[in-house]
Order: sequence, then structure tokens, then C-alpha cells
Amino acid sequence: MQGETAERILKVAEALMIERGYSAFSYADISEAVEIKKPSIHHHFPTKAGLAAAVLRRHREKTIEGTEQLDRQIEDPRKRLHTYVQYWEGCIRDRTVPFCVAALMGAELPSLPEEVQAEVHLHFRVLGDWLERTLKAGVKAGVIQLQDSAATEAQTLMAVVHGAMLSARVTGDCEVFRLVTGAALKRLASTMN
Amino acid sequence: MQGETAERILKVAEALMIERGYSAFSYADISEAVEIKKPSIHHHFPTKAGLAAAVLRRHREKTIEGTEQLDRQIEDPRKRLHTYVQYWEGCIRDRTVPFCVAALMGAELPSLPEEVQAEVHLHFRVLGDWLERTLKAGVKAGVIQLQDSAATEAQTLMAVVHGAMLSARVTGDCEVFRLVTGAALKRLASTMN
DNA sequence: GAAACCAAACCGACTAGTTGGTAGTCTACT
DNA sequence: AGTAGACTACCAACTAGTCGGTTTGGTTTC
Repeated sequence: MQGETAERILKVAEALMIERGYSAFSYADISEAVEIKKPSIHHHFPTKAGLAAAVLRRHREKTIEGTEQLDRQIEDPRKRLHTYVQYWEGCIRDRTVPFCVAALMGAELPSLPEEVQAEVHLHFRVLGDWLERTLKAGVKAGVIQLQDSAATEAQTLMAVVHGAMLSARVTGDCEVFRLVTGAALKRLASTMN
Repeated sequence: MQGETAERILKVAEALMIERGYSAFSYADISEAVEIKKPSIHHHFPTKAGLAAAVLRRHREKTIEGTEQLDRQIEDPRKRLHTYVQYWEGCIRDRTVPFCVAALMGAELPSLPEEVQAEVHLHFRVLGDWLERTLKAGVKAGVIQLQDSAATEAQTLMAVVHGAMLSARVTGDCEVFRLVTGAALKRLASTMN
């Protein structure tokens, strides 16, 4: 769909958005990192809102791709959730992706352009749906037990992951993420497992 | 400690920070809302970083005051936690304080001035400590049961609250906050209660 | 195979508006 | 007289975005 430069811009923009949020990153920052002049960025992404929306679209597509891969490759739904959480643990630990872009944009939601807001909404729905489906599959397979509705438990898991991310960012220590998400997953495990 | 105008500036600044985050609010915005010219704000708060730090300091003091009041007025530690969560539920529902300033600043942490970062760190420590103390008191009183260390459960509760706040902001619906935090508190309740 | 053409990529120079912050002045109250 | 609070008038730096023009690589046409 798009060239190599556009891809590099998207990657840098994502990193900057994760580090600083929407309003604290600028085309000048990207210009420096990509080693391309500012107007050239506008050539690829005419507006900042469009660029941010593109970053989130790409992130959502990767999320969908990733979860579908988990669905295919791992039979046990409980292990799928475990792998999903471990993925984030790795990203936070090695500081490559220390936060979820969509979650960060969610925190800033009211001040975002509508087109960006829409992408954030979509990501939360997509992720919530996958978690709920996976929890239900786990119950069916007898490896997960729920104390509330699957919808509520899915929202809880999402909240725990996002909240633990936040705590990890603030403390600068991935350990709190590991402990908190680990406890949440343990609680979902069926007793006979 | 400070005059009435300074207090009004702090209130408006807090509201703006909650709505937009650190870098997306400006002295011009405050100027408009407080109906005072921009340089007059600098008279009270010379730098933006100092103003933000003051907002967080005030927020932390109110948090400490509030939790101490809970400790005094409510005997049952489980009910103290319940009241704490209900307080936020009310704030989110009536849209007066739809998010925790410190949590939002935490999300933006890497791009914040050091003096603001320090205040964010403090808030997370203060809140985490109170939650842990209260959980331990609940165990002692036999109204709370823990499946992990008090420290981990405290961090979990904090993560759940922050994550649920985020989901409520993104969905624009307080209900998800109620459901998720409600489930978390229910899980802590001792069986014989 | 060279000439002509084209679209995409790129860039220097610029705009209008905003940012946090400063200097100096005026006024009201102690 | 001194001080706190507010003001007008600035500033340099930065913001997203525009303009017109150049370079580039590939495709068509003769």
C-alpha cells in the first residue's frame, strides 16, 4: 500500500507517541529521526491527525494479526492469554515498546482529533472482544473458571494489563507488571489445572 | 499558604490537565478560564512545571487527607476500600473529575519535567501504601482474604482502578468502571462475609 | 535506444498562530 | 514607603501546514 519511507515515518511516529503522547510529539521530531525534511512528511501524511490515526490503524492490524496467530498456534485458551501478557512483559522489560499506543491515546482521548479517537475506540473493542472470546473458549475447554460474566472478566483483564503498564512506567520497573498480571491470570486458572 | 487567585488557578489547571494531559494545556487556556491575563499566572506560578507539580502536590495532599478520613470514620477496612472506589465512581459518573491527574501524568511520564515526575512517583507510592495497609487491616479483621501478598494485591487493586478509569474514558461509559472495580472488590471479600 | 513524459518523492522558504516566559508599569492596600 | 497583584507589550522558539520548484525512477513513444 505504501512505500518504505512512509513505513519508517510510521515506526518513528509510533515510538514518539508512546514516549510522549499525541500533543507532545512534532513533525520536527520525526524529521530529525527519519532524516527527511519536514515537508516531506506532510507529503506522506498531510495532517498530524491522519498520521496518528494511521499509526493506530497499523497497531490495531498488528494486534488482530497477533491474536489470530495465537488462536491458530496455541490450543489452550489459558496459555493464549498467558502468551499475550508475556508478550507485553517482554516489550516493557527490554524497553522496545514500553506502553500500548492505543492505551496512551485513550488517556488523552478528550483532546484528540475525532479521527484519532475513532481508532482508539476500535482498538479497545477489538482487544476486549478477543479477550472475551478467549475466556469463553477457556471455560468451554475447562481450563478457565470465571467468577463473573465473561464480558466483565474480559474488561477486568484489560484494565489490569493497562493499569499494570501504567504502574510499570511510573516505577520504571517491569516487575510490578509481571506480578500483577501473573496474579490475574492465576485467578482465572481452573482449580483442577 | 496562598491566596484565592492561586487556588482558582490550581483548580482550573487541574481540570485542564485531567482533560488534556500536561503538554496540551497552556497558560492561555488557564488565562481564559480564570479571567486573568497570562502574565498574572506567571506571577503566581513562574513555570509550567512548577504549576503542574503544585497541582499534583495538592492532589496528593487531598488524597492523604481523604484516606485518613476514611481510616477514622469507617471501621471496616473492606468498606473503606469500597468507599474509596465509590468516590471515584461518583466523580467519573458526574464528569466532575473523570480521571486521576496523577495517573494521567504517569502515562506521559517520560516527557514530563523532573519536578513533575517526582510528584507522580510520590502519589503512586502514597496510594499503594494506603491500599496495602488497608488490605492487611482487612485480613487482620477477617473481612478480607488475599490470594497473593498484600503488596501484590494492593498493586493489583491500583492497576484495576486505573485501568478501569481508562476504559471508562474511552467508552465514555462509567458502567465499565463500576463492573470491573466491583468484581475486584468482591474477590477480596472474605467468604464468611 | 534516445527523447519525452509523468508521478511520486523531496526540499527550501515561508506562513499564521501558539508556546512558555520576561520587562516594566500601574494600582491598591498595608 | 513597600509590597502583592495585576496589567500592557513584548520576545524567541516552536507549531502544523503551504507553496512552488526540483530531483528521481520508470514508462511510453518515436
